[in-house]
Amino acid sequence: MKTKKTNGAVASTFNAQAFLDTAGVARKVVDYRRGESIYSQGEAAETVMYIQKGGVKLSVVNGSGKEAVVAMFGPSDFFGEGCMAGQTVRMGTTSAVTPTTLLVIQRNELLRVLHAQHELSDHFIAYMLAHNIRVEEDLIDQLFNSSEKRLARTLLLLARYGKQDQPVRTLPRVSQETLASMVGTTRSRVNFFMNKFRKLGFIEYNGKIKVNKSLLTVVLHE
Amino acid sequence: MKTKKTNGAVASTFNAQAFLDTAGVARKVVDYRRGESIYSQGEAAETVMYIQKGGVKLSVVNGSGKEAVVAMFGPSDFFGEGCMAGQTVRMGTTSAVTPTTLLVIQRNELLRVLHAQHELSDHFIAYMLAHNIRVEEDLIDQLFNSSEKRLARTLLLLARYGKQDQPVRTLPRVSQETLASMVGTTRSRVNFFMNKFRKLGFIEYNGKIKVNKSLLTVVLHE
DNA sequence: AGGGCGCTGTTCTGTTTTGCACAGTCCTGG
DNA sequence: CCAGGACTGTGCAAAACAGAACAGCGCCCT
Repeated sequence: MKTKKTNGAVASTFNAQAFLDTAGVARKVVDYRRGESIYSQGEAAETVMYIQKGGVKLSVVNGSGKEAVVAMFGPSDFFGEGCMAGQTVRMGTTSAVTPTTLLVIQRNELLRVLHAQHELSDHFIAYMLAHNIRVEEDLIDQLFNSSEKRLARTLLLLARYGKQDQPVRTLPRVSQETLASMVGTTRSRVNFFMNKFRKLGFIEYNGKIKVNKSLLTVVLHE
Repeated sequence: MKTKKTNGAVASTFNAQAFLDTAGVARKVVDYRRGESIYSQGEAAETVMYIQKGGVKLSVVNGSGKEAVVAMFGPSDFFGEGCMAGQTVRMGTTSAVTPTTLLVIQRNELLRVLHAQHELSDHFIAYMLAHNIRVEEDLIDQLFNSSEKRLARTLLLLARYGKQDQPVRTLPRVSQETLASMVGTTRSRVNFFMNKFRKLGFIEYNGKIKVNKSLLTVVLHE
């Protein structure tokens, strides 16, 4: 992990970052390699992270050692914000899924700036609300749908991480094991449905995954 | 539904309300009877609700008519805040589970006040973060646990709505059907486990439900 | 080249869950 | 008082699922 104190080294493309710059917030820019851990379940929680570029996965491990991927984050997402609501330790583990650059902001700093900077405050609130909605959708998905539909939905969501607005998108490399822990099922189930989707032409799949959005969407509606 | 324009008619016990009062926010106080609908899935979304007293359940209905209870809210909770994040229609249906008094705040009003009133802003952010955490826990619960454990957890959470800090708490009246849609399973499943819990002495149950917290907690840890 | 390693494809077994059906109970309103 | 409605207790067949096992395959490493 490479770390550098920053004071303007970063050319801003995202709003939040511009605000953080102008407000003179004490913060660090940190780079992570693919697969590198950012923080771990149980560690002290004192910072909030903002993604400049890359991708991050948030996972939780239960008593029996099973892992669940609770969320994936991309550029201009915040994460680790639980410490702003009184959580003193990390509730999950985060790691980079691609090379990733983060802004690391001290909890207290962020609290201070949220008062001083209405625009950042708005941005932050808007982000939290949107994230909320997203998690609620995930919950509803779990409550309603079978693992087949949940896998289809997960693939479609992952496709957003891909490149352009083409009907067929290529996904970042994900193992069936990881997919299983995102969907909340077992690998054999994921394998079964992946092959089914392939046979039906909903995805191409030889290692890299390509998704035909319009076809796969059909699965969601029975 | 009884509605009255208010300007100080309400003696404040909750922080947020005091702030809303002092800030002179345009808002209404509205009372609902048990079971009464507050808003419905698909309606225009322009207001945020703040609960003075009572209890509210948020549910979603999918294409096939199945219902899922996504959240329950109590005094000093906000809900309907999706409209602050650009949602123009309600994503679910809310209704009162007990006689309930709400503060109804226009989206634009709240936006304005969040700038003017740091304390309300803090309160709102803190609430959203806490709610976020709660929904994330629900999601994790779904990803990890069997319906038996989820039912146990749901009963324990409902017990918070009850009276004191006694080890045995009485729950507000809930049908097995409702429990099923909170847990994300079928009524026959709920019935099965309720009887099992009763046989094991984890709950008393003749119509009203009483929960023995310490015993039921055991279920969560295998 | 050969061995380990991580991943996939596939199969099997036992369990969990659904979906449905029907009878019994309790309450409520006419 | 009775009928209807809402809820519970129960049983059962079919579907979905977990969990483990094992073979094959590509890749990297030394």
